[in-house]
Amino acid sequence: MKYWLCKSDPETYSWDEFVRDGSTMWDGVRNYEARNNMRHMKLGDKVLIYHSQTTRTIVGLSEVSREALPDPTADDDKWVAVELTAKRTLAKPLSLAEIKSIPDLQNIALVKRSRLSIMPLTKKEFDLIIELTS
DNA sequence: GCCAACGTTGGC
DNA sequence: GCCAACGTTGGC
Repeated sequence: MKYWLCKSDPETYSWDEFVRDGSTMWDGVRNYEARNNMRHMKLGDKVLIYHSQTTRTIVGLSEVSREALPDPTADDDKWVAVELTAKRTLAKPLSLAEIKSIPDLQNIALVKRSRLSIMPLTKKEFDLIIELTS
């Protein structure tokens, strides 16, 4: 099992909308590295959702419910989408400022590669985030 | 709102 | 194939 973190601008698609929808197609990704990460997502992988821009917090936990398929919003077949299913809202959202203050989380792409929208997490990082947000 | 980082495009 | 120009993202 692998672990991931996906960003969403809450003005475009918020965690609340995701919870209301239950499941959603994570589409519209037009970045090669993010796409390659999506291609590696397997059924049941855990995906943390981060709100970029205004709130800048990790807010929810979801799971991969459909593996990569051609992105229906793309006009060629090089882009992919996955389906994610919302699992639960984190009891204590974790802010970017807090993440930056935790030595064991300095290697995640959120800190150094702020423009990457879909990134892998190690099990250790994932477990720590779950612990800190419970 | 500004600006740094960085991915993409296009001229050569 | 290089690199300057440009556009976009996202933190602050």
